[in-house]
Amino acid sequence: MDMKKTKIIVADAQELVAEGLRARLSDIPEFEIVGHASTGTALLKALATHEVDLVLMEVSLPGMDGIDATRKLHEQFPNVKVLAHSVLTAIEYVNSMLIEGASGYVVKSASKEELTEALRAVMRGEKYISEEARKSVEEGYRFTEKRMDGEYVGLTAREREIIRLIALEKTNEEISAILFVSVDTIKTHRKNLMNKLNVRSTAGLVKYAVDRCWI
Amino acid sequence: MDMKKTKIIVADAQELVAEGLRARLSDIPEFEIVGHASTGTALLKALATHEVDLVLMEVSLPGMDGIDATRKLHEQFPNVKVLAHSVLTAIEYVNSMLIEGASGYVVKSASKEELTEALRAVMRGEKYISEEARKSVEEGYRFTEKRMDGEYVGLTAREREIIRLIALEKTNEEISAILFVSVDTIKTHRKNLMNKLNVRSTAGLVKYAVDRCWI
DNA sequence: CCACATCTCCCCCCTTATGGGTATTGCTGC
DNA sequence: GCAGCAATACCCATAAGGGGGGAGATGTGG
Repeated sequence: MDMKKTKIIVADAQELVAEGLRARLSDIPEFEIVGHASTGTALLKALATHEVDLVLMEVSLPGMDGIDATRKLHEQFPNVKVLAHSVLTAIEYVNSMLIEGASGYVVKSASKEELTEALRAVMRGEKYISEEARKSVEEGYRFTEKRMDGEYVGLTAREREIIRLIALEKTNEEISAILFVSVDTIKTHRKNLMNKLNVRSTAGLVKYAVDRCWI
Repeated sequence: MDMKKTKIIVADAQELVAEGLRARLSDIPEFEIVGHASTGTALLKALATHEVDLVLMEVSLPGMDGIDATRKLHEQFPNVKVLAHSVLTAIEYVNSMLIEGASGYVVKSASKEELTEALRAVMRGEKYISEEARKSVEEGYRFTEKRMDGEYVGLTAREREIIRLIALEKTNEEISAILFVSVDTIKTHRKNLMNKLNVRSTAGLVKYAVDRCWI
C-alpha cells in the first residue's frame, strides 16, 4: 500500500473549477489537491513554498498563460509534472503545452474516470492525451499545408505584444506609434503571425489572443 | 423553519463548475442543486421534466447562449428565476441578461457568501448585481457616446449569423456567397454591427462572438 | 567565426474593409 | 394605413489589410 499521496495544485482562473476537482477527487485517496492558483504568477509563487508533485494546468490563464507558466515551471521546478487541463483542443495549444514539458493533455469535459486515469499515467511517467485533443491535432495536420513538417513554431515576445494590440482593436498605424517602429514592421509581424498560426485574417489572430487570455 | 428547499439547475458548459457549486452550497440547507445543463437547449429540456425554482445561468453557452436561453425560458417557464453567473462583465452581456429577465448578475469569482446572498435576494424577489458588473456597466456608459441613452440594442438573427461567419474568418464575399445575398448587404450588416456593439474593427466583432460562444 | 533567429525596414501590387450617404421591399404593431 | 424595423442593395470615397519579395542590424549559441 502506498502511503504517499500525490500532491496536486490546480492552476485555473476559476476557483469553482478547483472546487469541482477537489470534490471529484475527494474519494480517491491517492490524490490530494493541496492548493489553487488563479494565475501563472500565483502558481510559481505557490510552488516555491509548497511541496507539489503535479500541476493541473489550464492553458487559458490571465496574466501569464499556461504555456508560459509551464515553461517557467520546468526551468525552476524540473521535478514537478504538468498535466494540461483545458477546453481548448486546437493544435497550437496542445503542441505548445507538450513542447513546454507537459506530460499530457486532458480535456475539461473528461469524466472522473478519464481524469484519474490521466493522473495515474502521468505519475507513472507516461504521457496521456485525450481523444479529442489527439483528434484535433491530427486534423490540424491534415487540413494545413503549412504544418506538415510537424514543427511547432512559437511566438516571439514582440509578436505577442503585437497580437495583443491587434486584439485590442488597434490598427497597424496605432501599433507602430505605440511601439515606436514603422508601419511596415507591424505589417511584417502581422504576416509572420498569420503564417505561424495558420490563419488568414485578423479574426484568426484575435481568436488566438482571446483563447490564451491575452485579451 | 422553511421546509421547502430552493431547487436550482446550473447551466454551464463545464460540468466541473456545477460540481464546484454543488460542493460550495452543500452545507447550506435551503438550496439544492438538482441538475446541470451544459447547453441552452439541454436546459430547456431539463426544465420541462424537473420542478425548478432557479437557474444559475452562464452567459457563454455553446449552441444557444445564456441570453437566448433566458428569453426562451421566460416565455415557457415564467415562474423560474434566473441568476446570471459569468466571468463576463461587459455592458452588453449584463444588460442583455437583465433585459431578458434575469433577476441578477453574479460574477463567477464571487465568494460563497456573495453567492448565497445573491441567491437569497433573488428568491426574495429582489435584484442582485455584483459590484464588478455594476461598475463595468457604469464605465461602459461613461466611455461611450453611442450608448448614453441607456438603451440596449439587441442583435437580429441575421446579424448574429453574420458576426459568427466573420469570427470564422470569412470575408464579406464568402459570407455573401454562403447567404446568397450581395456583398453590399454584408457590408451594411457589418456597419450596423459595429455601431450597435460600439467597436471599430473586425477584432471587436470577433471578441464579441467568442465571448458569447458563437465561435 | 559562423549560423541562426529576431527585429527592423523597404519595395510593389492588389484585395478588403471602413464610413458616409440613400433607398427599396416586406413585415409587424398600433 | 402608417410608423418602425429588418433586410436588402447601391453610390461615393479613403483607410487598412494581405501577399510576394529582399535586406541590414542585432544578439546568441555552437
